[in-house]
Amino acid sequence: MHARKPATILIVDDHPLVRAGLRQLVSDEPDLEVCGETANILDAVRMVKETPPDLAIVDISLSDGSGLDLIKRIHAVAPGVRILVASMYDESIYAERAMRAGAMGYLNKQEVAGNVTKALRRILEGKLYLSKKMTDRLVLQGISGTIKKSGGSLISSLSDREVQVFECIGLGLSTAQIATRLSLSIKTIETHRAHIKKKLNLQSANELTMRAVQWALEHNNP
Amino acid sequence: MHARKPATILIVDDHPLVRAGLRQLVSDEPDLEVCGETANILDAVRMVKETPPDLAIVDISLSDGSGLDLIKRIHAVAPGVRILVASMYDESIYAERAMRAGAMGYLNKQEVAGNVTKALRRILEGKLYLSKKMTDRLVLQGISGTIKKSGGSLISSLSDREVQVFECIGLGLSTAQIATRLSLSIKTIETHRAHIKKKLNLQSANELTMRAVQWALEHNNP
DNA sequence: CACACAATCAGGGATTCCCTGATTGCCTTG
DNA sequence: CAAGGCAATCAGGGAATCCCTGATTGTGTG
Repeated sequence: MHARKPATILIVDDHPLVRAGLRQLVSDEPDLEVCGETANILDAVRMVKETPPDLAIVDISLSDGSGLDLIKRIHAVAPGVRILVASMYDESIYAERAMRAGAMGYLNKQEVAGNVTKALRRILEGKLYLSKKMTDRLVLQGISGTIKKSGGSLISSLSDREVQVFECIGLGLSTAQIATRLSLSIKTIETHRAHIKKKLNLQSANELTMRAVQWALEHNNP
Repeated sequence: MHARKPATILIVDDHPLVRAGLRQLVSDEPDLEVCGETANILDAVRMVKETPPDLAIVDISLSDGSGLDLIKRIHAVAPGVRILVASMYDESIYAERAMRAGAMGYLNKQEVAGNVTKALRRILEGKLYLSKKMTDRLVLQGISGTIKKSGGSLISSLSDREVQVFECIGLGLSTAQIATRLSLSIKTIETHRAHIKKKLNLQSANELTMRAVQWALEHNNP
């Protein structure tokens, strides 16, 4: 129809091999073009400021700091730049925070073969890109509809007692130990655990422990 | 034209993007040739058996945690195949185990730009490839002869299998899930858990899970 | 005043934890 | 080479837990 210019894409990833792979995948598409790449968060912000790309692919686990910071800063200096987060880690850990920070998609590097271009095109069209599992998890909590409005996390949906139990789990305490510490029945703690699992969309006791430990580490690191 | 055929290289990595990057870097060199690539450990063993490459690049952190296992199996079915380990983790964790399992080099994906071909050529010449830091450390410990018990952290006192189980615990997997993933009996996983607890001086299953999650987080956020 | 929800607790089957074993095979040491 | 250590595999069995379906009592809220 018309000679459209290709969409410009900036790659931010501290793995040279991953950058090379992304570059090749993108440059294979005639309607997509890599306009720059870097492993450095400062360079990334500078490049976005000088010549804003249509989209930025950001590794959430940059070595020199938090990828989340970069997402927020890109979103601040150039709100028009759409952001796709790439991570080699399980999305359940970072996806929610990435979306809150302003990303429009989360891509797991493990399951990426043909999905990169798919994700890029969806986001360039203004849609979100998430795995089905993650979509279910986030949409159930109304994240996608109220990203701006709700500043809290899933944790904030827990009741006071549930947060208290959650913290104890994060400290490595057993159900019986928590019951003793809070002067409650083991059965009560079990019920609280079940409610927490439900609210956080967790599947098993191990997943609950994992999340609690992660959360505890984040909140005890000044 | 050329009197020599290019050296054949097999790529085993579960990150499609990393595979693409490696493939491009290798195919840029006229004396190197990618003869196959896979993310699957079973495929990898089969491919090595059918048409042994000159060298195999193996990701030590395959999704099911079987990177070390793969090295051992390649070394068993085709001792002539030289192995270069690629990892996104700090080499101090895995390098020693990898070398003992039969690898001839250890490459950190973070600092990889021009080093890939350098490492490949060194190994194809029959030499070892390690970073200077790692070379010093391994030589000091006497890797060539008999490796004594390393006086490092408690983690390093774990056996290969125990580290594998420890990683799975850190991912939030249940005992049964780990047994399935590693194709072992639940009872075996329970024994490994008990040994890990003993070696790390842990008191309960919760403490074990907590430590494993912490360790996993530390080593997944380099 | 209903109605939702937090907070407390129970019963019971499935699962895991944790102890004491065992076997096989490899490596080192005397 | 024989003996011992250790890694890796698995079992039995009782205690503890997980996880499901319930229940009761308050406390707000429309």
